[in-house]
Amino acid sequence: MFTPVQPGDEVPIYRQIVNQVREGVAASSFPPGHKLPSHRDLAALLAVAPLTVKKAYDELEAQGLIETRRGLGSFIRETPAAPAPDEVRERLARAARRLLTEARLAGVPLDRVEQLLRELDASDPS
Amino acid sequence: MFTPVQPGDEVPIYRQIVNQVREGVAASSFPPGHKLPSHRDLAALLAVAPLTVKKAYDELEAQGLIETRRGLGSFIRETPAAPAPDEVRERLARAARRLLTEARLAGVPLDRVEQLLRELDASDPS
Amino acid sequence: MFTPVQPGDEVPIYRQIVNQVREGVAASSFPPGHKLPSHRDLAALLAVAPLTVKKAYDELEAQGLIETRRGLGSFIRETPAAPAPDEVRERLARAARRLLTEARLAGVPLDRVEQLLRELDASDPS
Amino acid sequence: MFTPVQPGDEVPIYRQIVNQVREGVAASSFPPGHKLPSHRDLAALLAVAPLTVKKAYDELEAQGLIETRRGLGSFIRETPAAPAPDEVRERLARAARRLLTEARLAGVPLDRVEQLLRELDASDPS
DNA sequence: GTGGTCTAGACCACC
DNA sequence: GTGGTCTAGACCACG
Repeated sequence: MFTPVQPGDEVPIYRQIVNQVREGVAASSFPPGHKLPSHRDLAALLAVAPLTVKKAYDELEAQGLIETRRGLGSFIRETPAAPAPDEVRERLARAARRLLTEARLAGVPLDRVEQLLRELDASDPS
Repeated sequence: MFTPVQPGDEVPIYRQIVNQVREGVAASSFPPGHKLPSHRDLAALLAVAPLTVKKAYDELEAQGLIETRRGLGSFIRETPAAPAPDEVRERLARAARRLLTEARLAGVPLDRVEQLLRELDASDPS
Repeated sequence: MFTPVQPGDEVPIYRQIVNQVREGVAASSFPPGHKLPSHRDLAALLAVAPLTVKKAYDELEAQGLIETRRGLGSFIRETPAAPAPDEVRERLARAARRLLTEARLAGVPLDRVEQLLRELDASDPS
Repeated sequence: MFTPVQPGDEVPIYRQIVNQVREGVAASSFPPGHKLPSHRDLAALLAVAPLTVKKAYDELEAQGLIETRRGLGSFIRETPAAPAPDEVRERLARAARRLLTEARLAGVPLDRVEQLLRELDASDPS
């Protein structure tokens, strides 16, 4: 479920964890109600400091993707708290612009990019 | 050509500048041979410290997108130094995965995403 | 481990530091995994500005010799990132040509040069 | 006789020219008494500013390798002015240390390095 | 005029 | 405590 984090990477460890959960939710690998490992367990699994995982869970909770219940653990929200529509559109647009830039610099035509997207979409359990 | 930077943003100023140049090159707003403003001038234009712009130019040079010649200035490379193919593929794949995740979380279907990409591609002078 | 830098020298301070680390790694004085002093500490030790040491560390990281982890410090890489073979050969060839030129201008015969190399090789903890 | 200079290189153009002359003298391609092109001609040949070549010639004269006679041109000195023996030894030692470091980092054994040196020595008209 | 280096200090993010 | 970023200014080297 979780893949190793890269300590030397530019994106901080706690955000790598946030991203993994976001992707898991998007791909339905983490369905609503799914119980995440305790931050201590996940810390042991990923060989990072518990505080680092805690910070990731805190951010996920702030984003409305997970819910932490004292004494029980953290769970994927049944109904993810809807973020501001503006923010959603902004995130999407930024990711799209970014992909377009990378594709152009790499000399990859747009239909190749769309093909790549469809392949990724198919390969992931969506 | 250059749009204002956001000092408080999560992504550091120097990298915002890097991204603007990368996008400019990708969209051909900055054609090969194009002379960038001196780092001092751009610093004045964006109201940041000269060193901040210089750091951005340093990174662009390390990426092989621009060439800096002492006493002359910085220029978009005629033939961008080809980065390792692995890295290119990795950058593309990461950007694609990211877009896919954002789209899924936003509940936007894949064809809507492709439509968005095509619109962005058409609107930019490519 | 570190020897004083020369502020007035033609080769910039940050590069003198880069060279010291490169030589340390080559001579195995800095084995893989070895932790370098924090850039602040080394700056204090060498009596230079912290940013100067940081710039040296940045370049070493770009060269793939060290790895920097936020909050932890900088370490000699276990497996130094292999640079492009072309670049390696170029570095070697340039250094060899340079030595040959200096030797000829000094009127030192080739076997004397080779003897000097072997002495240096023996004296260093390699 | 002269090979193109690289404007984008880290080592300044005027020093690239200095090095070319030093190597030429060391390899006897430029024998004593040999007339160098006028700094204007060489500037045209290398496509650089005359001032840049002038600066190179100035440094070569300061090093005692060439002699400039008003109205006649610049010539390789018959008897190169002997620099301080200390400086010579220092230049040699530095070049040797540098080569040793590069070889170790490249994983090239010492006898391979000596072989490379002998090949370079043989290939150059010495 | 242009880039290259360096300083002394500040504030923030991360672990 | 560690690295990451930024500032405002200085001085030098290069073309």
